Amino acid sequence: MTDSRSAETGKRRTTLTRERVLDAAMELADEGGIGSVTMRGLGRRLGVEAASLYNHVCGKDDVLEGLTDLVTGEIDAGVDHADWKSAMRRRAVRARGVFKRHPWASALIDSRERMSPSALAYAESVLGVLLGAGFSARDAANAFLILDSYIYGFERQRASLSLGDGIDTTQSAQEVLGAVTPDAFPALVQVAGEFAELPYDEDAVFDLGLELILTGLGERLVEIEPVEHAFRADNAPRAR
Amino acid sequence: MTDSRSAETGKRRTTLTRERVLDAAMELADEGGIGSVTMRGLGRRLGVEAASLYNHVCGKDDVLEGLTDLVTGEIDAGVDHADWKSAMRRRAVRARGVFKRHPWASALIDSRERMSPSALAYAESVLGVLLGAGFSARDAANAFLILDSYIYGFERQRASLSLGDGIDTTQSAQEVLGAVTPDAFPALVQVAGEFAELPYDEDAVFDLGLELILTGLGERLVEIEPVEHAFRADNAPRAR
DNA sequence: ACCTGAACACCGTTCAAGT
DNA sequence: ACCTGAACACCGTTCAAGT
Repeated sequence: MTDSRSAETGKRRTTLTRERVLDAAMELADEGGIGSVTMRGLGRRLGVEAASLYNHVCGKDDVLEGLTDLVTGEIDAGVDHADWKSAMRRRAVRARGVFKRHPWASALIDSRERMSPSALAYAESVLGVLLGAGFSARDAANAFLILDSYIYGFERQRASLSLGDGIDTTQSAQEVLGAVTPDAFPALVQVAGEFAELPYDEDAVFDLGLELILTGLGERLVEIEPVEHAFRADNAPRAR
Repeated sequence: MTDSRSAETGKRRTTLTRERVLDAAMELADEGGIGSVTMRGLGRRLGVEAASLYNHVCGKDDVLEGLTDLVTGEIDAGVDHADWKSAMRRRAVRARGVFKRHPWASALIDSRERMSPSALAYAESVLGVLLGAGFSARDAANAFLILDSYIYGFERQRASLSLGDGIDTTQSAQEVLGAVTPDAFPALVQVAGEFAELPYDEDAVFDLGLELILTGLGERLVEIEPVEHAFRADNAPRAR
């Protein structure tokens, strides 16, 4: 009652905060893509002039950094001490969940040059699992890089091909069939013909590729480690 | 001599052309990143008003599309009919060469939503090789998607971690060591400590991951195909 | 047919001025 | 301490006017 008339706008009930700015940025990104988070748009949504944001945030780059941080935090959440393969699987699933909720996230993460604070925490928990499973420092780093290349790369590929998420793949296949001169693109026509009938299961393909990599990394591990390590590797943390 | 004084500016010797606009865009991107290709900057480089570009190009999006086309054309060049694994390896090498010449390329390709003309040609040649090697339409599409997720994803990961290309990885590792509180990040410290001494060979890691995937895809192929197909599919031995 | 000049609707960021 | 108003240097794009 004593407060300024906040019922009118529905915003500005309290003073601005870095957190409130980032929340608004998240909403804008979820609604209209990363391109629609602008300082001016952010101000508009918060009922404030764009210039005012600079009291709580260092600039647009800081907003994007904060957004990256929030989103990689969502992926990192909840690391358990299961065997490394299922820990990596769980991580992949969580990442894909985040990309479903925030379709702009993978492009933003990929575009950042320096590691954000929560990216460090993320690396720590992944490397911790791998080292605990018996990977050498070098093999752990390799496995991390190879897995993430695939996990994040798959999402970008999916976005480029406008696959999945309620998109009718049989229809996209038919579009390709229509757009292309058949004798110049025989292989493309054959593949598109296949998918015009039976839809494409992107989740199954993702899992297939993930298992290929996990299996390959696992074989490399038993090649190198002595037997009792290889046995322990799947189940238990070793004392560090 | 009868021409307008072109010696003065060094530009504008001939009338503008879509091709000349795209060449200029390529130069701008190579020099200052994709962010520095703007319509106004393009006009400045070509000695022309930004508005004039609209006589040869449909807008900025068309410029970016043209750039994507040029660059995926470079990757696609020269498909041979070797066995599928070495064809895929060669493709990966060519892609990485392009990313070295044009560091902005992978992000641009990933950001495009619809397939450009040369992306269709690219898909045709890849799928052609895989089908020719005995892959079913479905398995060919899967292999294509999985491989490209890894190939392009690796490049984005490399860029995010500012790995390779003359960057001293032992130094970056030491930076990490300095920036982090050791007992909060034990795994990170252990791994960074390793790489502070022996540098990180990004090419070797890329090849490792690529071989994991190729091997996995190949095993899947022999599982399904009859023996004589499996033999044709790859001239490498199947015994493991 | 091609190019220019000027305009429009947007950006991010700075800074003196208000409260 | 926080916010505003106005300004600056940029964007992409349109369009009448020039040649």
